[in-house]
Amino acid sequence: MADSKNILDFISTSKSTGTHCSTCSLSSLCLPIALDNDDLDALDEVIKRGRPIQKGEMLFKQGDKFHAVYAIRTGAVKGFTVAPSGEEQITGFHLASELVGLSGYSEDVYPLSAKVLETTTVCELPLDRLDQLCDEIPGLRKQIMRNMSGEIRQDQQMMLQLSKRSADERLAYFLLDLSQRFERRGFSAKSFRLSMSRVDISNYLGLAVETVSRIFTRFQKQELIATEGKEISILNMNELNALAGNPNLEKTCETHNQT
Amino acid sequence: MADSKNILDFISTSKSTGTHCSTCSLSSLCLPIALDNDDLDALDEVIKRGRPIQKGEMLFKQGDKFHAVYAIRTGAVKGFTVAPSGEEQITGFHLASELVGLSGYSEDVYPLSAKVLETTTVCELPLDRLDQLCDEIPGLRKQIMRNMSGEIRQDQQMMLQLSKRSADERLAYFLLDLSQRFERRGFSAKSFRLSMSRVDISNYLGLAVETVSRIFTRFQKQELIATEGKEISILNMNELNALAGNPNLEKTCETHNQT
DNA sequence: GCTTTTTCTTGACATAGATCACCCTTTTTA
DNA sequence: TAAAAAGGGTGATCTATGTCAAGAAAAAGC
Repeated sequence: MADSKNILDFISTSKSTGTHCSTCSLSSLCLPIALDNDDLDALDEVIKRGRPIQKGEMLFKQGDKFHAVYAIRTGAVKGFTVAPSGEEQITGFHLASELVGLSGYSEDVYPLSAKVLETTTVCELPLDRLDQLCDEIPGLRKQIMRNMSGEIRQDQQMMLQLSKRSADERLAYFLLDLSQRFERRGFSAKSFRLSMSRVDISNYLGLAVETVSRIFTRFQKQELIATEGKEISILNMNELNALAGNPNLEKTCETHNQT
Repeated sequence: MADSKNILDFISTSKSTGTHCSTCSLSSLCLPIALDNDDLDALDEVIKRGRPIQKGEMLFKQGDKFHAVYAIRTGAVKGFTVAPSGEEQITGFHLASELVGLSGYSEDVYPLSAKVLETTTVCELPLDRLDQLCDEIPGLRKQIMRNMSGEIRQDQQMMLQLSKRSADERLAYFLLDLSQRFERRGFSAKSFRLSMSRVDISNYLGLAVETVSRIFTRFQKQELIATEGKEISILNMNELNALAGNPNLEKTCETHNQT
């Protein structure tokens, strides 16, 4: 139903919204980083900003012609591929300031679908204009390459999780990753809302829902976290980090002793 | 020992080898694709071609300063990340004409190590010169972006394998992927040599070596493949494809009947 | 060419996590 | 606001794959 409408229908007003990169609170996390004022204006010119996209709608579908990259302004998006056999694999959850769709570059179609997890607003960067700007603004080109490179890094990190870590470790990793990303965006690192369902989490982590559900319960008994539906609080950041296999953060005190 | 030597020590002679992109048999698979003669010469200028790198040597190590991208001329390379906890995850095997190291772009260090699996020759593309060329040659810039985008696609494909497929399916997928890549390079799709060990294969596929070993034996009993050490022959491409969950290729005959 | 070391294979056994079945709670829709 | 659907939780059971152990084969070193 809503899914079948092209997202472009929603995105028409360019400047009518009065929103600009130069005044956007995300500019230090998003593409504008490292662009000077003139370049920023040129980028701004190209961006289409539309009305909010409702939960469940698609930004684009796997197989659609690759025509644009999206920067998330507010909300959250899940990216997922579906195999010929029908299995779905969520490849990532994307938050404000992140770019979605760059993986369409290598062929002329998107290799994944992007579905909105909650009411979301995006900046659409039409491919032809963006591509052109990449040749005119070295800073922009580099920023996009950094973005792609970062996505490769992340995906390879995820490969390690999927192939080497236990269910507990994966969930700890997942929660801490989200925590850090929220923090960078100015939200609390200790308390936030999971916009995705348990099913989505389990799919992403390569586990059964039941397993995820059980671990959530256990983590609560261990007083690592507290949950109330989709709301989550991290109670013991250190232990959770240890569980996720991250370099010991609590070592800070020990280091003091040593010096 | 050999590992500790910087790879740059081996790469010095620029033109002394008499090798050029314009005469390279890989030009239709590698970066030169879609470059005109002038651009090709400019790229050629920048490339450092060195003497062969021996099995076991590293192209670069995780954490090294990101200073170059490598195009493989002959041989094979494995890329792998190591977690703080010490686990290794092989992120990919790379063959002639493929680019290695692009994921270093987002930070100033390589996020993985690259180790040579057999005697290998590479073209080194120093980052500063390459970056400069990207701003001068739009075709090159696009090609590199396509490359990165393709790597994201591949990695996400791998995430699906690791989280949703059985051991059998993964090994079938692995063999067919290699087969196709050899074929594109002009080698036999049905008969080739695995330059990596069973341990490497199992690590890459997120399985125990023993599991991989058993499946190899079983695939042979089922007459899907024949092996002799690292030499492999695919005996039943169709069934192997079916196993890997690829859209039925044998349907071609049925299609004839239907029309 | 023989010894040592590494890689590969195979069997017996253990287990993390999947599956199945069910119920409860929340959200959606009519 | 009632009914239906979706999302979430828990117990009992099953199974694919991991782990351990040991020998065979191949590769490396002397």
